[in-house]
Order: sequence, then structure tokens, then C-alpha cells
Amino acid sequence: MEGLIADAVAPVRRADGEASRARILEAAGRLFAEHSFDSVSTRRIAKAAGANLSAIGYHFGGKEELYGAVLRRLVADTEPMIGTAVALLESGVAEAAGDRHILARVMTDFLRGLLGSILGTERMRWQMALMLREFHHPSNWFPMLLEKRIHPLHDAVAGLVGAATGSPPETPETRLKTAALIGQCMALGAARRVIWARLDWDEYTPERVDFVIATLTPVTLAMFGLPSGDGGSE
Amino acid sequence: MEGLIADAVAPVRRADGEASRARILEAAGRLFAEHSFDSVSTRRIAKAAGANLSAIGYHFGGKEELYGAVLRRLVADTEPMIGTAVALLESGVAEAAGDRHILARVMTDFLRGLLGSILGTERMRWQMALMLREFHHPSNWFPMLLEKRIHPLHDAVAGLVGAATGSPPETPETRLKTAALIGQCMALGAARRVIWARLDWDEYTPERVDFVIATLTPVTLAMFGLPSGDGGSE
DNA sequence: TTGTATAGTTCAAACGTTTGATCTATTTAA
DNA sequence: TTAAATAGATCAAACGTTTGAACTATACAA
Repeated sequence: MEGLIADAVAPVRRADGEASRARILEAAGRLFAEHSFDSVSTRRIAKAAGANLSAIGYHFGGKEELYGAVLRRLVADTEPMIGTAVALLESGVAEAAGDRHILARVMTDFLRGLLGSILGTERMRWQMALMLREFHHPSNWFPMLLEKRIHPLHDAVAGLVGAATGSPPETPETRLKTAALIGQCMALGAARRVIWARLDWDEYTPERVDFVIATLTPVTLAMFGLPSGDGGSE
Repeated sequence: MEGLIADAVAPVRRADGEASRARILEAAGRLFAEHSFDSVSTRRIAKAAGANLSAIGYHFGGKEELYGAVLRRLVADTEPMIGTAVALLESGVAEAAGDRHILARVMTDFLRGLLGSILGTERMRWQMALMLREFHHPSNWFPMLLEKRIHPLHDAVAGLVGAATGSPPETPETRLKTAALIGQCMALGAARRVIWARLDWDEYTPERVDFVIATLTPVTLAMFGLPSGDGGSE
């Protein structure tokens, strides 16, 4: 306190401290996604993380703050994927300049990226479950998710949908179609057990994810009147 | 006990017994849908139902059995709607005999019925939330839901999708497209808070539900190459 | 090189509360 | 009198949180 300006106070920190904090964050994320906030006890998180119960209070302050840290971590984790998807959408729509074949390719690439992530990546899968739970039962952090994840992605996709339907991106109709498109993709992840039951699957293998993408891309293109890759008249 | 065959044993029951049982079932359904099974305490259910705590044990046996009764009630409640939807789909597809304008009308009617129920009916809304929770975190009653609700509806819709795409209804492709179609409708209910945020709404009024149906019906018809009502070439 | 102080971290134990379940009256209508 | 139904009390277990004592690694003075 009495020191003037301690130069670069040195974030020394014991190695184990940061590691156990990370393990708790990871275990809490998976558990909060699989079950709900109230259903998961701090003891269970601590046991799953191989950490002591009091480490939760020590590192995060309490259960609520731990949940907030999980959501902030989710936003940070999905930043690269969402960021590049948004960038590709915006540049693709601009580059297309109305060319429906280019728009179709942009849509195809977007679908492959989104569905591949939602269905294929194990980490993305439970993070998506966490977001869906926030949609249904918003917590104090829902506005943050809305601002940092939902709005940017929907705005970018609305640009594509607007270009494909010839409407401004900000109209209610375009926004609704956009939400239906993204919602359809998330539904394939959320209702995956139903899909597995219908197709006699027991998991999403990479081949099956490819099959989903290959099957649904043409119908999604058709939704917006975009030409499919195979034939395609202007 | 000593009576021979007590004629029509008479479901005499005290008047209040059946009523409080029903109130508990109703309150438990709403609470289980809004929160999760573990998050809702029997005390909270009893208070919400205006019943005594021991009435749960008396009428249902315990919390687990109460949850099962809620799901069985859900199946019974949705029987009329699902039943008529399935019947209309099957007779409509048969009647169409390949006529794409008739198929378009069948699809339009189906969408109006399903979206109207999912988005418009307050009761249907939380029952849908219950089913979505079962999809993500199946309980012992998930197979029952699958058999009585999912498979019948999906089979009927697959008949329509198959007729529209010219494929047999039982192919993996048709079943996947069917799941995507139904999933899209359920997503509009599950992610309703996101949609409200995007469209600056705070609830689903009947007019807004009509707007959703009017906006999404044409794109859904386009998904399967069915003619929209306005123009529509054969 | 020592000894001591300090900050970071882990740990077992205990806190007061709430959980689902159960039990014993008590009330009510037939 | 009888059986259905409610009310209130009680139980062990689990809940989130807090505590104080340990342990570890660094910082500083001798």
C-alpha cells in the first residue's frame, strides 16, 4: 500500500491455482449444459474438476459468479468461429453483388461451417446447449449473450437472407426468416436424440454430419430461391 | 373386499380429492417445464397448487411418479391436435395424388396448425418446453414420448415431405428433411426470446403469430419446391 | 545462506437451510 | 363406522457457503 508504483507487480501466481481454476470452469460448463444451474451442486462440480469444494468460492466467489464466468468463457471461446463466419458472410454478400450463384456458395459455406460446428464439435455441442437454456430461462447474463453472440450472427446472416430475397436486412420479414434458418440448424443439435431415433443412429459421426449437411443444404438453398450446385439456372 | 363383484365400484372419491390432484398435476407441469425436474421442489409444487405437501405422496406416490403423470397427461392432452393433424396430413397427401397445388395447401394448413399451437396456445407452449427438455435430457419416459408423439407426427409429415420431393417417406433423406421442418417450427417456440429481441417484441400476440405464419409459409413451401398460393406454376 | 513474513492455494469440517419422504393425527363425506 | 383426504411434524440427506488451519512458493532482511 505504501509503495509508490510497484512496477508490474508481477502476476507470479502458483501454477496450480490457474490450472484448478480452469478445470473447475471446464467441468462447470459441461455440467451446467447437461443439467441446469440448480440441478448441479457445487460439490459435484468440485468432484468432477478434481478440486476442493472451497476452491469454487476462492476462485469465483460463489456458484452464481462461477456460472457467469462459464458464460463469459463461452463468448470468448466462440469468438474465432463467429468472427470468421460473420466476416465471410459480409465479404461474401458484398462480393456477390446480387449474383445468385455466388450467394448460393456463400450460403453453402455458411451452412457447412455452422452445422459442422454445432453437430460435430463436442465442445460446441454443450456450449450450444448452454445457450439454448439461456434462451428458455434467461439469467442476468442473457443480455450479454444477446449483444455479443446473437445480434452479430443474426445481423450477418440477415445480410445474406436479405440479399437472397431482395429485401433490406433489417425488415421484420428478413429477420424472421433469418431466425428460422439459424433456429433450424440449432434444432438439429437440440433435438439430436429425436433425429438419431428417426434415422437409427446413436451419435453424430463425421460421416453422418456430412450427410446431414449434404441433405439439408439443397433444401435450405431452395428456401431462398438460390440455385443448387448441381444444375442451377440463373 | 368381501363383496362379490361390486358393481361399477363407483369412483366415488371425495370431491376435493380429484380436484386437488388435478391442480397438483397442472402446477407441476408448468413448473417442470419452466425449470427442471431437480430444480422444482415438491414444496413449491404444493404451494403453487394450493395443496398440502403430503398430497403429492398420497396421489402420485412421489416426485418421480408425479413427473411421469405429467408426461402421460401431456400425451393425452395433445392427442386431439396431433391426431387430427396426422389424419389431415395422411388424407391430404392421398387426396393430392401428386398434385403440387394440393400438396402446397396441405403443407400450408399443417404449418398454420402447428405454428398456431406452438406459438399461440399458452398450454401448448410449456408442454413443448417439457418435450424439448426430454429431448435434451431423456428420462425413463422418453421412449413413451417417442412412440406416442414423435414417431406418429414425423411419419405423417414425412409422408407429405416424401410426396413433395418425390422420395419414399422412409428414406434417411426424407426423414432428415422432416426433422428439419418440424425442428424449425419448434425452434420458433424454444428461441422465442431471441426472436422477440430481434423483432422488438415482448410476447407472441395472435397478430404476431399470424405474421410469423404468413412470413414463413412461403419459404417453407419453397424448401420443397411447392407452389405458393399467390402465383404458382405447375 | 539463513530466517521470517506474506500472498496464493488447498483442505476437511462445520454452519444453517432446504430437500424428498414419511409418519401420525385430524377432518370430511358416505 | 369407514375410507378418502388433508394437515402438520419429523427425519436423514444434500444443499451453498464459511471457516481456520495447513501447505507452497516467493520476497525481503540479516
